[in-house]
Amino acid sequence: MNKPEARTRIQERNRAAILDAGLDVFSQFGFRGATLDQIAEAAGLSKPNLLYYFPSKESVYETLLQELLHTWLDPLRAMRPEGDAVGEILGYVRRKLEMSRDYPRESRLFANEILQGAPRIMPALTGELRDLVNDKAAVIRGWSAAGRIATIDPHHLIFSIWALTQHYADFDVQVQAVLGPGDPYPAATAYLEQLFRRLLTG
Amino acid sequence: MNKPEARTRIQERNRAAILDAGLDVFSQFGFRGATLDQIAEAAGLSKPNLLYYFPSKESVYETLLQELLHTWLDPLRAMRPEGDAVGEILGYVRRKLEMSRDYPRESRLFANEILQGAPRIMPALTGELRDLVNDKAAVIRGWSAAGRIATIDPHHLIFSIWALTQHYADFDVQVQAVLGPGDPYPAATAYLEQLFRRLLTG
DNA sequence: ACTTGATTTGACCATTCGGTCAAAGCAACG
DNA sequence: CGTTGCTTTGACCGAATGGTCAAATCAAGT
Repeated sequence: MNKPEARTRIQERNRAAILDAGLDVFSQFGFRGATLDQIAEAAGLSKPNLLYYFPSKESVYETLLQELLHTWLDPLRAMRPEGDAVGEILGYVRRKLEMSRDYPRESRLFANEILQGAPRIMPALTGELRDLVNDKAAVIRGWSAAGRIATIDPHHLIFSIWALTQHYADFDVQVQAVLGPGDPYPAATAYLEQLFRRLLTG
Repeated sequence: MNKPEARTRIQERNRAAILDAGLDVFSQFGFRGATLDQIAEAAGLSKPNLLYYFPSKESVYETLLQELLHTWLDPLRAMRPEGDAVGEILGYVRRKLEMSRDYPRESRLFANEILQGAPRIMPALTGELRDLVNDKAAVIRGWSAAGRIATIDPHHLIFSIWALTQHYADFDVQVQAVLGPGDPYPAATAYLEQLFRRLLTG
């Protein structure tokens, strides 16, 4: 009947095309710098047709942000207190780096939103994100106290994991400009494992 | 006489106000997302008056980018092969982190330009930047070979310094959302020194 | 073939965009 | 005072922007 429920194949396809095109454009130019015409063309639709599936530019953007947050925190959530401490943290680093490699547009979309002051995602940052980080920080602090890893600031450890892994997605063109063409991820993976292993077992 | 040479006090003041306002706006919204009216209002001028001092939106942006690159690479340039290896690298980390703290808008402007694919700064990336990084990478490799620091990938070491230090400027609102209000830099400074010291003396 | 509802589009609208221009304001100096 | 040149602005322009709407097209079932 209506769009939210009971989607036809054509709705499924067009909504997906719009979100994919929106991800392309928003992640590059941010919300304000992106235009509906640009997104519509990238999706292979006319602008009014795009607005048949989404009521506004804002709604496309917010749908993307919402889908993003859902999957963005999964790797952190997967860190289990019962596991091997160093292995759990290194696993998180590896999964996060794989996300940078496989979903760089999502990473850039998030970076753009944060650079603009997080106007539409701030509630999630001070809510869901903050709670999860504090939860995992406590886990890490427990590992430190138990002597399973070195004593370190758990919040800044998490920040450093974000910074290092997302850098390869967000600053990709800079990395490529310096290193030349080629896949930087094998070397990055090895480097980050070395870095965190030394940090945690210092 | 004309603008480039022999500036009056009023020209000096207004050009500075425009560049400062442009830094505010461009660093938040990127080139496409920023508007001249926004910049003019932030600078306390009318739009035509702004365009009396700069011929176009593009010229304001490019002036900012040019000034940025000039100072952005100085801390890396200051790394001297003759000095103490660990001390030189830690000094670079500290200077870079201080730049994030004292000039966060410049960091965000750069991040925005890179996210957009570096359309206006690419030549500098594959030229000046690439050369300097390769030069310093050779220095670091020499330190490793001489046994003065651990064996690490010098390029990714430099990337990791950029990622970790700029994160505190670019993702400031996220850091504050997680940590709550307060200055994160004292703890960040201590954490990064610990991290790199362990990495380099591993 | 006919009907019904989903889909698509061309034309259009108000607003905002970057930028121009002629005229007005203003400071300094003779 | 009057002149000269720097500075500021209101009015304006064409293009692009987000969004609307009625009409046309299409797909599917009968």
